[in-house]
Amino acid sequence: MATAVHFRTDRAIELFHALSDETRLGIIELLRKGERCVCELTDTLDAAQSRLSFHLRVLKDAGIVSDRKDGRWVHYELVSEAFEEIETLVAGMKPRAVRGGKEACCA
Amino acid sequence: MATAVHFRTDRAIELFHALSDETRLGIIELLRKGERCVCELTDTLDAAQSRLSFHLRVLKDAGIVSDRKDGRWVHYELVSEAFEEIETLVAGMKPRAVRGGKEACCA
DNA sequence: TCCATACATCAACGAATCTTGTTGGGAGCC
DNA sequence: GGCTCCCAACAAGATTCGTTGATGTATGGA
Repeated sequence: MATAVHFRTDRAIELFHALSDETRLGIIELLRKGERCVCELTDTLDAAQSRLSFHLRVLKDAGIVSDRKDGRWVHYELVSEAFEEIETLVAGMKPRAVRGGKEACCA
Repeated sequence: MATAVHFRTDRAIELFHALSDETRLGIIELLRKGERCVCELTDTLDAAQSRLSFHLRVLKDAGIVSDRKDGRWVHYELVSEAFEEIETLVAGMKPRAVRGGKEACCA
């Protein structure tokens, strides 16, 4: 039904938007090696702390990363379920094998 | 090497950005049923023609759709290779199974 | 030839996004 | 308590994005 489709659309937009930024892809690439704190991300990516904080929030809101507080440090980590969700979304967008969907107009 | 990584990053940004819009996802959803002309997309999506043209160009530039001219009509179609590319990209972003990537800082 | 259709492109505007600098809160150390 | 460090959140400016309306370019029919 339409609502279900729209829910998935909103979710897809959120996820794909979160992935469509160089800084955020850099964060993900770093986190693939395991949990990291913000200070190491700023060092490695050579980005201002407030900038990193902004992008980490986008990723967190999308459910792509999770954070864990430890003393005065905050560690971020990838959420593998999110990537499975993305893969499912992409798989559902692929063209159907069916050839020759009828020319419904302009014929 | 670094250049290869950056090439992939730019490409990933282009693809994910193309997918992070409601109108464009609507176009993709429609094209899953097969080739369609612009006029049918405008009717079905209830969008202005110039708006559709704009979004179709984004999708085409990203290599997600291809166009075919036929008289005065232009038919658009999904490019399945693009979706395979996206799946490969996402697969390469997933967290590695390796647990305990060493705490490089803040320990 | 003239006109209508199908689509692309352009310019301009508003809205959303990203960056930078600053402020503030919580946690540890003295 | 006072100080420093790590980080989130806010405000303001710059940039990018999407929409709209107008114009341009083929194509085909009368």
